[in-house]
Amino acid sequence: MAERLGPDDWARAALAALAEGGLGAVAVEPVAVRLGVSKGSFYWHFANRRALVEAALAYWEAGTERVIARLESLDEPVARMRTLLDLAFGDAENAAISFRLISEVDDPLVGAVVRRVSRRRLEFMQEVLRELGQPEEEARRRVLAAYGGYLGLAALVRIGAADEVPGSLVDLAMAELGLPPAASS
Amino acid sequence: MAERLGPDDWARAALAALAEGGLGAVAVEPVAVRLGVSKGSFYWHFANRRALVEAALAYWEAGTERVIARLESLDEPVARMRTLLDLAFGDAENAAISFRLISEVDDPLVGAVVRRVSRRRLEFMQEVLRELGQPEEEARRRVLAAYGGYLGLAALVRIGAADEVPGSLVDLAMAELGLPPAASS
DNA sequence: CGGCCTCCATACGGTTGCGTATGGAGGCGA
DNA sequence: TCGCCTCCATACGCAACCGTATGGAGGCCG
Repeated sequence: MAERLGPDDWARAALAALAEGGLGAVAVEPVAVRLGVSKGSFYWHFANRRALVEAALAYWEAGTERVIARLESLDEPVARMRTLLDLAFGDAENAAISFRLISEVDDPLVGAVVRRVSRRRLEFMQEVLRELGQPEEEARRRVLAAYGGYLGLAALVRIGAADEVPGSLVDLAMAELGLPPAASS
Repeated sequence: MAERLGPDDWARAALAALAEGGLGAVAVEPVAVRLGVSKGSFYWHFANRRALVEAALAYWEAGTERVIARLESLDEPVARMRTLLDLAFGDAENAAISFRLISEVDDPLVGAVVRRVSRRRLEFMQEVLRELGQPEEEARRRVLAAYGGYLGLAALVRIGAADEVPGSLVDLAMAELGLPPAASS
């Protein structure tokens, strides 16, 4: 829309390319074509391809932080967790990006960000369970199972094994976390 | 070891490259270097890169079939499932390959094989639960949760969130499937 | 020993993507 | 209007990889 492009436009386009074609698709010339400009524009805003990948990863990480900040405004721990699960299971594109990035965790840039974001998410969930009185060890185990289940389910949806995400899966995840399945309101 | 190479050598090397660097790393020249030969050798055994990818996928699919055949020699359904889980959670490289392939399921060749293998694995697990008297619907749901959990756990191990796979996770998976946690004999 | 067949090396052209150089269009203040 | 600054286009060299062409080393068989 804007005639002039900013770094964020490139970051968003890079994330879209990442979701579609993996990290290898985050290439300068294809992304430039996607934005309707040429490489000359890119190398004005960025030093090289690596900088573009960094910007895309930073943009993605910031999105995660935004979600967490939004959740922390909720007083009720159970509501925090349920809203988190609703957001997580509802956003298919973000799940696809997570999946792509995890599969490419060997890349040092990607690995650092993925580890940071995953740790952040796991800590947030564990803190909710801790607030609700679950012992440390059990909370850790349940959070790992839940987050792993989320990632695995994203995989199943991707390959078409699970046709769609039934709403009951959020309840199932809540149960696995030892929380009441229905919102307490 | 063998001075002369066969297509299977190329397929194995391609799978190794796939596990390490993704589908993009399954390139003719790098794999040739990995085998200590040149492209001239490759294009004697294969028509093009696509044929190499097909051979690698076929080799991987055959490995899956071999495991299933080995499991079906076990009479006890519970033992079949437990052995399957032991094999699944124990083989990290195969999990890595599964992960890579799932993330690249958009590729038509990869997609077809991944869907076939996943369906095969899910059907096998579901059949075990059916044999044990679980209703169709519940078996389906539990199998999806278990297979998804397996894939997700592989992801967590990959990013280093779960330092290692505790043996108790097999018991946990068994419990989620509605089966006794300990081996029967 | 001479000819053939198998397996592989070397050399080449074509394509794609990275990064650089250079210049041009448009806004904006002096 | 003149000059500058921002943003972008075009053109180039470079590297990696695909696929082809050609030839060479070694075994086998007459």
